[in-house]
Amino acid sequence: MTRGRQAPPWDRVPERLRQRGLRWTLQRATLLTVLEATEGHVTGSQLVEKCREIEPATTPSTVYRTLDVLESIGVISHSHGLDGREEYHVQADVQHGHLVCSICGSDEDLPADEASAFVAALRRDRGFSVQIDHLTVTGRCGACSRTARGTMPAPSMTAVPAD
Amino acid sequence: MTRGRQAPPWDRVPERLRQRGLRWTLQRATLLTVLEATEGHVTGSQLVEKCREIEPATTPSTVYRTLDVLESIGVISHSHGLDGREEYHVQADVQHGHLVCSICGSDEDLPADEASAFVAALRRDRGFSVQIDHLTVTGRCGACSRTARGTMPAPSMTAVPAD
DNA sequence: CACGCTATTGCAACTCGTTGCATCAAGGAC
DNA sequence: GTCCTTGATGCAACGAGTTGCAATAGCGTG
Repeated sequence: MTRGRQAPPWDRVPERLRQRGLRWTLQRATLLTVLEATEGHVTGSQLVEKCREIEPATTPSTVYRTLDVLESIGVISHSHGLDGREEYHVQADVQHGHLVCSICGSDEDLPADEASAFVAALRRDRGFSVQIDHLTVTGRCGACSRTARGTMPAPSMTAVPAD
Repeated sequence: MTRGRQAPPWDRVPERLRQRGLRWTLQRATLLTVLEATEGHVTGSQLVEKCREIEPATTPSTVYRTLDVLESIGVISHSHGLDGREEYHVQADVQHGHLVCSICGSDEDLPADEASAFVAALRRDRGFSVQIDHLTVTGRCGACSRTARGTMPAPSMTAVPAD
C-alpha cells in the first residue's frame, strides 16, 4: 500500500504548527520522532512509554494533548479498539478503517474503497460524511466465523460458559 | 421502532440465566429494573447512578460485570461513543448501529438495512460478519457538514486544507 | 537582544472501567 | 430443611485518559 505520495505526513510539522500560531517544542519533537518510527497502530499509552524511552521526563497529559494537536493538522488519526481504547496511526497513504474481531481480537485494515459504496450512500441519503479513518467495524473474522459454533446468539462476547 | 415482537428481550431473564448455571440476584434485578425503564442508549456510569437511586449500595464493578452477562445472553448490547466510552442499549426490535457527529456530538440510529449492502459485501469478500449493534460510524452529520466552515480543526479528514 | 503575549507544560486530582481476591449466598442435591 | 458447590459481590488497587491551574517558555515584535 505504498503507492505515490512524496511528502510524508510528518513533513514540515514545525512550520505547519507555527503557521497556526502553535508552537514547536522539545516534547512535540520527541513524540514525532516516536511516531515516525512507528508502523501500524499504537495505543496512547504505548506512545507514552516509547517517548519515555527517549525522554524519561515525558508526561502522559502532554503526550495526549500533543496527539490531539497532531491529529488536528492531519499528521495522525485515531480510532477505537475493541474495548474503546484509543488507537493511533500515522496517516497512511491509503485511508482505511478497521475490522476488529470480537473473538480473537484480530484487526484487519479496511481500505477506503471497500467502504466507498456505504460511505456514498450515507452522504447521499443523510448528508453524513463518514470519517473513514475513525471507522472500526466489530464482528467475527472469517476464521472465527467458521470455528465458533452457532452457540452465541449475537457475536457479542468473547466467552461465557454457556455450559 | 416498536414494531412486532411479543417477548421483550428482558423477559424471563432469571430463567435464562439459571439455564446457563448463572444466578439471579438482587443486584441483577436492580439493574434490569433500570434497563427496562431506559430508552435509547446510556453509558455505564449513568446506569450505575440510576441503580444507586434504587439501591444506594450498588457497586460499579458489579454493574459492569452484570452488563457483560446481560450482553452475553442478548438482553442488551453496547457500542462506543465518540470518546470510546461505553454506550449500552437494550436490544431494540430493529438492530441498528450509530452515526455520531464528531462536531456536534449528535447520534442518529443507523437501521441495519441501510448497512446491509456493506455488511453483505464484507461477509462475501472477507467472511467477516459484522456486529451491527456495535457499529459506530464517526463523521459529520448533515447539519454540521453544511455549517462547519473550516472553523474547527477536529474532523481530521474531511476538511483540513492544511493552510 | 530584550519584551510580552499566550501556547504549552507538568502536576495533581478526578472519571470511567477493569481486575484480583477473600467472602457471601443462590439454588440444586439429598 | 440442610449441605455444598461455585457463581456473585464488594473492596481496594490499578490503568487509561482528561482536566484545572499555576508556572514555564516559544517566538513574533520592536
